[in-house]
Amino acid sequence: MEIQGLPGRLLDELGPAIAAGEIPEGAVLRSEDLEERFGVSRTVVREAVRILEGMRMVASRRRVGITVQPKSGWDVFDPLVIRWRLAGADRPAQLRSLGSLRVAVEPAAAALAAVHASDDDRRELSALAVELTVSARAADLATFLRHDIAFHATVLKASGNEMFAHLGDTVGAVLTGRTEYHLMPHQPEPYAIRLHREVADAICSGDAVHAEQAMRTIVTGALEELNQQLG
Amino acid sequence: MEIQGLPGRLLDELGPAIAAGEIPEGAVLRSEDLEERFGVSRTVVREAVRILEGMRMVASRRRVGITVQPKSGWDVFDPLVIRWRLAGADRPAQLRSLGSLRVAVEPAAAALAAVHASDDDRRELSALAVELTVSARAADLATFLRHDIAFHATVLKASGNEMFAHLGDTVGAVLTGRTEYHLMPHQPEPYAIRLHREVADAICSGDAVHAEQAMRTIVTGALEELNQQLG
DNA sequence: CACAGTCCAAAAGTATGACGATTTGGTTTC
DNA sequence: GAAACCAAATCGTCATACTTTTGGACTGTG
Repeated sequence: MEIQGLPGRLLDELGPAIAAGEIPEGAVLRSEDLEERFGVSRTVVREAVRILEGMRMVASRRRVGITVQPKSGWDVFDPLVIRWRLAGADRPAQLRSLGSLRVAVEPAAAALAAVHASDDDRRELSALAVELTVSARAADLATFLRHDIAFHATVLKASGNEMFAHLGDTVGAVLTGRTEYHLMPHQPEPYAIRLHREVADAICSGDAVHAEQAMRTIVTGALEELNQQLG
Repeated sequence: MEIQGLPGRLLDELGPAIAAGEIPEGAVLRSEDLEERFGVSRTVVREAVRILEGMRMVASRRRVGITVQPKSGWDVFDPLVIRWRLAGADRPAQLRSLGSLRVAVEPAAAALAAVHASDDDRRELSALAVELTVSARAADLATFLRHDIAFHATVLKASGNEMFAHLGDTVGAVLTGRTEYHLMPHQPEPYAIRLHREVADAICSGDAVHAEQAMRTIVTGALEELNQQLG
């Protein structure tokens, strides 16, 4: 997942700093400064900058330097950008954006999954729904989170749409971020758990309408809760 | 939009070739070969490869080389990846994926736009709906396409959700690709045009339910038509 | 024959010096 | 005051040398 080597280390410094606004839009960096500041060679700086450029977070111009681009141009779907924004000052906005995206995508994915899921997918969903119930009842938030992430990722994958499938990690990041955010709220609501079972059952029995509906209830509920938390 | 310089040129060669499967999954490239083949220096090859690595299309390992990663890992939301796939053998699959994504996202965006759109957004939507009607009636497919793209991009932007907004270009690519694909079908259907006006009107009057519904009709219609075309 | 440990060479990773290209901003000139 | 010009700054590219990792061959042993 990570970019490796020295350029990766540079990215881990620059990316979050830019995402958090510590290095603000319009700021100009110079390669040579970066070389000194991080004690690496031009090669390394250039490659790291190239990657940031690929994410449209910076642009490099002769005689000018490396300028931080406006947020509106960033590749907001890039997993690294999402992670960096979730880690910094943009966290609330990022969670809101992702919440809306979930509301749009996950019900559709559930409906598709009811039609396209493989037998393995269906089995896994059933199993996860059960484990979800167990860990919720045991108030074991850590494993609950793990299963919750797996559940949603599996639905997205089972939809058969590669683009939906790729949102699995992103949704995972949201759930993790959310859990950290309201600092482990107590026990997951029994109603939400029941809805997850409903989704699993509906997908297993090929009931697209019901799967979509139940999933929509889950994600809109999550979004409302989020908006409440964030004020 | 483009990556510039020699690395950009390299990308324009390698990216499409990988996306089209000409360089298949698992294939191994060596930096030195690429240097010779394209007549560029190490620096340039490395930076281009770094960018591809950022898109998760290749992975570079010591003593092994640069290996093409399985498609399932690619950053399928990266605009360049989308463009490359649309240009090559993956075009049908890519259009289908994007079609489903549109069905999920655009109705939600329309609903949000009805609530959050600025006055400017609403004005622009009205204007675009009119121009859409005009160019459709004149059977001017080129300008129709332009306005259609602008219309959908504006709705996405007006939703106030940055992630939705960023799908504007992507949707534009779909519409362009679709138009090229069935080779300019004849005249756009009057019913679809009317739906666009309905979306605009609903957003202008703040009617989220109606906006969502009309938009859903548009995109599901487009998806069905697409599936019909692709068999 | 099977297995484990050792060693080597191949390839990417990093560093560095030199030069080229381009943009900017000031300076000169008319 | 405006236009043309020049010079400095900075990225872009190249060539080269050195470092690090690691896959696989080789070797020896049980």
